[in-house]
Amino acid sequence: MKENYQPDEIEKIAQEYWQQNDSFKANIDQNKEKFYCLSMFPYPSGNLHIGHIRNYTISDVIARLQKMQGKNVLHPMGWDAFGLPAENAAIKNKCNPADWTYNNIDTMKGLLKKVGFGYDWNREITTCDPEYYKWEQWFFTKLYEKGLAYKKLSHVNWCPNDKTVLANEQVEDGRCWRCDTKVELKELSQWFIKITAYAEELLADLDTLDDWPEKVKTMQRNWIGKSEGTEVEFIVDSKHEYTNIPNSIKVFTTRVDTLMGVACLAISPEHPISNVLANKHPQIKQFISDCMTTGSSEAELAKLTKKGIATNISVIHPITKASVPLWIANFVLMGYGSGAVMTVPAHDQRDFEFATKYNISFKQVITNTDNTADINDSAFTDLGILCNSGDFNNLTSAEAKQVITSKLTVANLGEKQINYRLRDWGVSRQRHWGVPIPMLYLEDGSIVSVKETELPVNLSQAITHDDSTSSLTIDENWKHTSLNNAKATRETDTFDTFMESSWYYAKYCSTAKEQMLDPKEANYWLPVDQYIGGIEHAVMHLLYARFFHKLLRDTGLVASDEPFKKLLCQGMVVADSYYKLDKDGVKDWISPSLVDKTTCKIKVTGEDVTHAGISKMSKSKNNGVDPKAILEKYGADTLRLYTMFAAPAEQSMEWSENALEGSHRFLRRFYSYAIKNISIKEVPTLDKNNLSTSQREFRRLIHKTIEKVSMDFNQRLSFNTGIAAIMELNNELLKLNCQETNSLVLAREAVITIIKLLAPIAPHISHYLWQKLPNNTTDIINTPWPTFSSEALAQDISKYAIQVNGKLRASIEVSIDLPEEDIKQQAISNPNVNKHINGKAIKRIIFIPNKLINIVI
RNA sequence: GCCCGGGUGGUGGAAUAGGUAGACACAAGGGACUUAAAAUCCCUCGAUCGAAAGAUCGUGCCGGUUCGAUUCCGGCUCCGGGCACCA
Repeated sequence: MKENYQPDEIEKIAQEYWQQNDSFKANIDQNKEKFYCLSMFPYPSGNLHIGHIRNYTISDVIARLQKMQGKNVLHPMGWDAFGLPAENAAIKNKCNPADWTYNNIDTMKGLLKKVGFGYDWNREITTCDPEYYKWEQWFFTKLYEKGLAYKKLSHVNWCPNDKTVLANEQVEDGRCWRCDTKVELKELSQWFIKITAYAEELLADLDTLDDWPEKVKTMQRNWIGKSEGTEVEFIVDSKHEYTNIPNSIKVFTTRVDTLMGVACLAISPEHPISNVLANKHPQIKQFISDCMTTGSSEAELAKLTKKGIATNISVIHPITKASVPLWIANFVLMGYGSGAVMTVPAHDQRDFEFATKYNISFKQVITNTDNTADINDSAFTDLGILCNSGDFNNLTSAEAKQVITSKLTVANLGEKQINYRLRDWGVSRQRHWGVPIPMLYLEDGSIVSVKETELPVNLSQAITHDDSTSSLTIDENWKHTSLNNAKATRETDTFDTFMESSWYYAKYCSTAKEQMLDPKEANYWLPVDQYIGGIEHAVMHLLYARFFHKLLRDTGLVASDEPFKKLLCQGMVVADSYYKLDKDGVKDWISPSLVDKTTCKIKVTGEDVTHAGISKMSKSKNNGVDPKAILEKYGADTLRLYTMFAAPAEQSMEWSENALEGSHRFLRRFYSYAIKNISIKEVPTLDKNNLSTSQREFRRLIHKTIEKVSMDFNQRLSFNTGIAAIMELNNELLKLNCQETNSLVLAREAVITIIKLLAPIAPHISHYLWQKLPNNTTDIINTPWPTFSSEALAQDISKYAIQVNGKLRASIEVSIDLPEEDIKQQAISNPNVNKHINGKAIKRIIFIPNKLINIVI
């Protein structure tokens, strides 16, 4: 037995043991309760960073804990292997993205094993494997058959210089990240999946997710954005010079009570009418093309200066029959609603600013109860009472919404409508490194899906090493094929990588090769009992996966309605960042490990550096930490313990190597004590009836710790406080005087307890010490989690804080069975309390059992 | 711009249902051991006043509810995440 803690040796021993015994292999066992624990799989960038370590340590702790609690645990891992970085690396290094990706997977897998994560590697998934994406392609063809997949025109960011489509990430300040050219919008025909058909269910089922963070559910509700309102139809005044103008324009509004205050109608620059007008009027054409010189992200569009241009078309107000001018405005989005809005400047701030800028006249039609609402400086946006609204005057906004909607319905010029902010999911990407969309275009113009027997449509092996085009578009052999002897051309776009990550959790459950999922296997394991991942995925990934699960259900592949029962979103890992300015004034980022924090100087050279605050660990700020170096220096258990101890799982975590050393010290202290304790072979049983007060207290602490740690690890997922409790027990254990037999017995009980409590967090040290226990033939991962005895927790004194007018003045200890009145008397007669009562009359005494007494004077 | 979070000692954090603010740890300072260093062990550690007992203040800012607010409500401010083609 090693006297000193040597993590490298004991970690090797434990990891070899798990490997040899295939300890984490998951098999269906109908006699056991199952537990499916999953963390979001990584993109194989080649670097495992501390954020990954944090994510996977959380899931490993939960998985190991559940195993100790007797559950049949599934804890798999895989690789989200398609994506932009591989393409960028392939261009930069003139290599094949597949080679780059598989190399990275090798490196990262080796590291994950070194951290001791208990995965069932038999179920590993790599999304760029045709065996995986074949079924994604198959599923898409099913969606197409059901009418849930369709093509439509949609915008992309276009670099006119590189002649390439850019991802939002590749647009910096409206310019191409490679050549700095101004980005434009370009319209392309693309594939969409009808997520909007499931909007209502995706919204309603959020209420069934009791174990999801409320903030995530709120974000998803807002993203889906259900709003109830009215669709209003404005007839186009036929006195105009154009052909191909529709007879009417429909708008959706949640504030139909303000209909009498409509100042104008605004349509999107991409509205079909805008197109017709552009052909006749150069100014309008110019305006529309100006609107296209922008990126496509919503954040960018929202920050645009609001601008518009008047047209010579007018529409007819559905109630007053007055003429209403038609405008084209850049803030009206074609993708949302009908691409047209009614503007009511008096009661909408954006419309107010628009009307003010272009001198469009408007009137107030809503006021408040005391008629003080004023629209001189800004819009009055509250609900209220109608004014200047003819027959509708004096109705409340709520009444008016009903009355006006029915009036429009009768006139056949409107109806009640529910609208969603959620848009259909555009899945086409003009990229090489993705799943080919399994569709064929025939010469007669028809579109057909690739037959099941022809799947998978493998990626072309040709590589362009050129950013301007996807390899799929230039590989003529790949592109041209045939269907029933007719010439056919393949779809050259690939899927959004969110497609692969929307169903991988289900594929882990099913080992079947001949079908997408084996429902029997899938339904044994699903839904995922605990899902863990970053908060940045709160909306998109988690919404797409929920949507996909419902699609899988409706295809008969799974039985449940939701994929993830319980969700934990962990925070980011952040660190200090430092820089010095080079001679050109460019920031040279210095790794925090080279900097003396207190003096802000580089340790070796003594050069001054500037502290740039605390930010997310990143390459660009050079403040990342390589887990490999930490593993070598301190071992996996220290790294795991520290990442769980440093901050609550949901909050951002600050990296500090000093604090990490503290965690290492704790393991070392416990190890040395445990080794000495374990070397005592024969330990008698506890003589419960002859415990001294301090022995009773220590025994109580052991059981209190079990209670707290079980609660913290299991229910609260508050690992940092659970670890703090284990540390407290260890501190008391080290202070324990073991001269007496009972103390020695209790010390052994404490050692065994700490080994068990620590097993999910620091599994190697626990494995090793457990193996060294005298007369032991079991392993710790299959050992039951400890339970506490309520008899040991019983107390005979109780502590009270005594307040006078809410301020703490004393604290007292009383016998647990002392009556309330006697405790109050003792409180009042306490000298310091008495001093503060100072003879004044006592108005009230608040009594909280076993906690507090507040004397109000 | 819109949606969602967060702000507590020198630092990371604790306070689980409105009830003793600062558990646990880091850093710092003092001491023991040592030829010395490392390691280890012991003590101090929110601010101000005080010899002490104790007192006053203190959880981003302003206000409210309450016997009592880090916790609930209203308003602000700063920081972070997301915004549909980064994953």
